[in-house]
Amino acid sequence: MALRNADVAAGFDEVADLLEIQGENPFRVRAYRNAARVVRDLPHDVAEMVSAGEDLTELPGIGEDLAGQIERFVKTGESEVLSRLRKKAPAGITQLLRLPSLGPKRVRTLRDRLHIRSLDELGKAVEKGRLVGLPGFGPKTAERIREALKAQAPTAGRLLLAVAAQYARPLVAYLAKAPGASRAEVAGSFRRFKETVGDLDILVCAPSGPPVMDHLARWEDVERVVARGEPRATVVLRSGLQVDVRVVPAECFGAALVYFTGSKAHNIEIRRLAQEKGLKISEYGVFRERARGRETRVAGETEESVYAALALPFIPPELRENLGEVKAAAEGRLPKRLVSREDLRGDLHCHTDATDGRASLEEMARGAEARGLSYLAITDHSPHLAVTRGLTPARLRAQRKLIEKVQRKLERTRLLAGIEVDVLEDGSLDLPAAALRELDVVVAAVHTGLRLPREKQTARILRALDDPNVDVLAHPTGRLMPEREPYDVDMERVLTRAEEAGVAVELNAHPERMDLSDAHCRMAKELGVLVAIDSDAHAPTNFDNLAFAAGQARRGWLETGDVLNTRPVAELTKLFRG
DNA sequence: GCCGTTTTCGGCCCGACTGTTTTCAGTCG
Repeated sequence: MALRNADVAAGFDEVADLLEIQGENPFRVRAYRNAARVVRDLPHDVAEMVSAGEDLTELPGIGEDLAGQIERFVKTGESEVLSRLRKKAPAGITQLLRLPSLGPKRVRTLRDRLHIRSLDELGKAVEKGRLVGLPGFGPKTAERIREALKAQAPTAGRLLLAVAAQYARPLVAYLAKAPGASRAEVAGSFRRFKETVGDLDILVCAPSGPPVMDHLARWEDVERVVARGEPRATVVLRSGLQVDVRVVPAECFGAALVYFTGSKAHNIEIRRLAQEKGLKISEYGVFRERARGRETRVAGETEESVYAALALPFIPPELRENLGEVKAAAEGRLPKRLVSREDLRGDLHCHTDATDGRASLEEMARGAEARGLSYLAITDHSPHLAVTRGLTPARLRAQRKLIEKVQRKLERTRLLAGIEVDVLEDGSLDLPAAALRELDVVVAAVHTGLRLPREKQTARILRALDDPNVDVLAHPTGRLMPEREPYDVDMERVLTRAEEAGVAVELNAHPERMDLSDAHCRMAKELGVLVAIDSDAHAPTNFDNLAFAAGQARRGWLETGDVLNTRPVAELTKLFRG
């Protein structure tokens, strides 16, 4: 059983945790953390890269030593560094780091003074009041730990982007009206359109902090204030979502926006670049060192000015992951025009109440028209998905009549007749070819047999791609966040075959799916596969999710030309026929 | 542990807040 990228990443993260608790060189710790991140975000299987003999030292932050470690890790299933560290450290001690106020130093104190090795033992020690009086532990710290242990993370997970947006938008609108505020922006992973966000980072432009913080504390959703200073505060909303608010004056706003948008890895990279140029970047601006410790400010009012000070063009937030964007910017190789929601002319995947949708065909069509979509494919389920009352060929023909009838009532949106046809376990399709040939669009999807072994799952999907009637492969990895992992499939082979067969792959905008991932979008682009950004709407409001999917596509470096449904409908039907 | 048209050794991003201090360490982002 092959080791996955996530396994390797988790191993290196644990190495970093254990080294940190030991008090190792922090830069060595950082090297392992960086390696974990790089491997986790890799679009290819690192195990396959190893067996193909690829040079892992090409990866950023991976040198001779780590490349060798990765190689042995995936071949033997074991990291010798990790095994060695685990022998010295009790299992479970890294769990302690997840608690607030506990970092490596205090965890070490707990281990050395009280021989605490697990959350359980920590809990007992806290209840007996044994923490207070240890160096670095006072009553407040002990109490915070006690509360965190009691709460044990019912809401500690990350929120889906679309869910976080429901909390972020009203709050940011409210903060923009704080006394003295001229604008407010959500930064952080939310602004980078990450598929999930852990907390909200909100930046408010105002001359003075305290009036804004008073205003914040009065927001109806605020449950408690965790920390509060002049320019910075942290609150927890009733939903459990943590919100960090930072107030900055106008001349710093750009620098603060860069800093608060992150990612952390991107910030470290641009600060390193700044150092090379004799500059220093902080959330207050870009500074040039002068004699006798004095410094002059050279940029900061806008994000553009910060990047310009580094001789870089503006880097869109969605690209700021330190996955090559800084180098690409320096060399003028950034994507010219990343795709946006406004570029999407149509949608090729939605459902109606004929199967599991919650709205009629006419309501769906009007919903699409109201949102400016110039075409919409009606793609209900096929018979195999019995729970949805999937369409038989006869019902499919009847739906065709209904489409023609509704079409006559529409002014600006062209309806396409389609189907989301099930890919059966042997890779054949759930409807006869004759029925599929009559349709404008055939979207193929796996809904059952999710646990097939990798080889069978891959072969099954490849066979479906070879069917000449298939136009789009829907939600290609089948994941549902947070509970269902993607099925085990070789995406590189799937995407390669999709390119050969002229089939587009879907980026499904359902908030729990967001399937393709950003890394797979980038892989699709490299392999020359068109991506269809589809809503999979089951109700008219679901069309609004397209904006989040467009954000994910930008994270995958996709430009307008890389996306199938940026094309006008005439061009599209030509592509399908061909 | 990584990395290099100023370096193969000596650096490695930067600042705020809290709680613990009695001038600052640890944590966090």
